[in-house]
Amino acid sequence: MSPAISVTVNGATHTVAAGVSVRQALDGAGGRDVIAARVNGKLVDMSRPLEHDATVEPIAADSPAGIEVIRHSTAHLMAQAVQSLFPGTQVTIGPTIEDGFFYDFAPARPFTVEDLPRIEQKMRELAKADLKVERIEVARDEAIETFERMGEHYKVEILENIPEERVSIYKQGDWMDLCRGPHVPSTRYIRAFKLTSVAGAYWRGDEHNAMLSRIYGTSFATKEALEEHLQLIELARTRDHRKLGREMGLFLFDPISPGSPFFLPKGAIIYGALVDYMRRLYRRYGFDEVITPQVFKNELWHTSGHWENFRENMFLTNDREGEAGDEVDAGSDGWRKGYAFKPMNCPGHTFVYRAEKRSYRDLPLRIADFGRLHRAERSGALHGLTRVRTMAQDDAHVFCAPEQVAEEIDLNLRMVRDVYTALGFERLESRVATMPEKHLGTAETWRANEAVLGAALDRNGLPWEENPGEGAFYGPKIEIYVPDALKRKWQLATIQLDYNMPERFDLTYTTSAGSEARPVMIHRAILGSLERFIGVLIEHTGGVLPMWLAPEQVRVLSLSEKVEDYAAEVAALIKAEGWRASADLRNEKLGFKVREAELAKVPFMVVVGEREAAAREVSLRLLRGAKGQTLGLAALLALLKAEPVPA
RNA sequence: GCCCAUGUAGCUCAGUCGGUAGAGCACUUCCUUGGUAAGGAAGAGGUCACGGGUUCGAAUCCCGUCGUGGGCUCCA
Repeated sequence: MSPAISVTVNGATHTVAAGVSVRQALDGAGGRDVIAARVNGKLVDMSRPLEHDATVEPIAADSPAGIEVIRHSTAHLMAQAVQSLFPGTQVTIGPTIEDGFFYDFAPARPFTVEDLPRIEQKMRELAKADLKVERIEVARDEAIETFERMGEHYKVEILENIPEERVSIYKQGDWMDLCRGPHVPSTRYIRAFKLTSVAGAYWRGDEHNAMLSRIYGTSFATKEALEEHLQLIELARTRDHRKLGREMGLFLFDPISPGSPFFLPKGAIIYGALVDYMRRLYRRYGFDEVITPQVFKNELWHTSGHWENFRENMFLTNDREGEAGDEVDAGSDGWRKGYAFKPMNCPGHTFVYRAEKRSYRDLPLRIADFGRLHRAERSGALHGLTRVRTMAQDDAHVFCAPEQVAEEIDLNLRMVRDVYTALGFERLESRVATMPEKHLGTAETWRANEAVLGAALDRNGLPWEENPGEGAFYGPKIEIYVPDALKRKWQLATIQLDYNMPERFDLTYTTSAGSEARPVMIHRAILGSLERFIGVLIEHTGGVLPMWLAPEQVRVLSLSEKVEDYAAEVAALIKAEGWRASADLRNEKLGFKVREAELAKVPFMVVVGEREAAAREVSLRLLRGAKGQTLGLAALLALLKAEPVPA
């Protein structure tokens, strides 16, 4: 006779015998689609026996926690299918991720997309077989022996790094995997899944390790939810900035300079409008813009630490094969060698600082620069405008006294707020990136500075997480992230604290007491890189940009050749008021011209026919909005003028 | 850089078993003067990414290079 324990389910407490399973304890509470439970706050399987008093919460298949469990179980199901179809394949890890799961395998040959339908088919069979999913607890040593015998060397390596003495193994049919769980009670609960892609991935994410074969997939509680998700992805594809950029004639890429956008006239307008906007903010916030060189002698990069820490990302000038380009002598062309394109503006800005003997009265000194940067990004990293080899940031460096740091960070966080609110980004995520492996300075200084950045985010009411080891080599960073159409998150704004660069360039200022002191450098960008920002902005807006950023703000559409003169006159009038306007006088039907203007995402379409010409009026059509409103020319100009522009 | 996929007209894509290229849109010209997302006709446009190889013959098969896409890694 087992001792009795009390179990609380949905607020009601019952007494049951110790050792009853979670399923029995729940006794049907929460409906038929319960796949796991939370016992005293911990997720467990339905079959787990209860030994002590507990509060048991049912987890429904379609709850967030339930979907996680299903995805994890789907990853297992996939691994089972893969190992049955491709004997000799080793399993490694298979976690859930946002929107799905993946599993990394060590197969005899890498998987290709052609393998996916077969694997999916096998998975459906296994799901239909309704295999019971069993949890078995074993001693770690025993588990190591078992997986060793099975030839699962990666699992053995994982086990060897697990501190616990006892581990859990999940079994379904004749297949098993080391796993913390929990899982669905049986494979039949896995009913709406799809394998989406294959990819290479390094074991433990380290490129020195073996390349594994990763299969991505997703899984939902119901077929409807899966369908909805797949449709959302399709929709997101239509907002891809690379597609829209081509359709809207904003920019192009050419193999002649990989990863380097050509901004076409329309794209350059967006670019310029953003720069103009930042310049207005600079005047308000007390930044001074400078223009600095593009290439510098390597000496600069040695002093700054870039040579040691960033050289692999730099374009070096060197016309001789196989040389590092570090020597500034050698031959008649020697003067040309030993330079590098700047990947950052900061070292150059120390020379602006040093232009004068500085005193505390000069601080904070805020130096802004839209200079073009070049970074030798690895070929596989390139991605449209969001990952490029040449870019300009709305970059600035604040040189300040140590006691001014908090105030200056606050000022820049306020700018971040201003800009992102003005541009309609409401959901920002913040992180503090901490000391990387390659770094300058001591760990103590790093920790102190990381704390300063965290405190600043707290002060400004921005929730944040730590991003371990991701700081710049010279100091920790505040990173602001914004998601793109496919929910990939891109780092845009950044605020970085740097005590190293001033040291290395021996920057000083005279204090009020007359002594010499070392200034602190704050590196920061609000938009980040203009290129990436424009990419994310296009996806965020689906190409429908606010009036002040629209490359073409107004297009006058003539109905027929009879009103050509009037249409041209209206367009000229609008242009004279300073708007970016054009007239479509082509010999085409109105419907055709409207369609083209819609595709070009022109916010204001001004239609003129014989009726309008006679009355000296226009018929207005707004992008994706109202149409057919007739108004006089003065009223039209007033309406345009009322369009919002950020301060 | 690594894994997988991929590269045919400006764009989106067909092209069977290897027999030296096709469509739609865009472009040019003509007809049409049309009222809010595609009017009609004709024409022009391609060293099938590049370099090798196999073959009587390669857009097609093989190898390499470059680019692109999805990931890994890296980062604004």
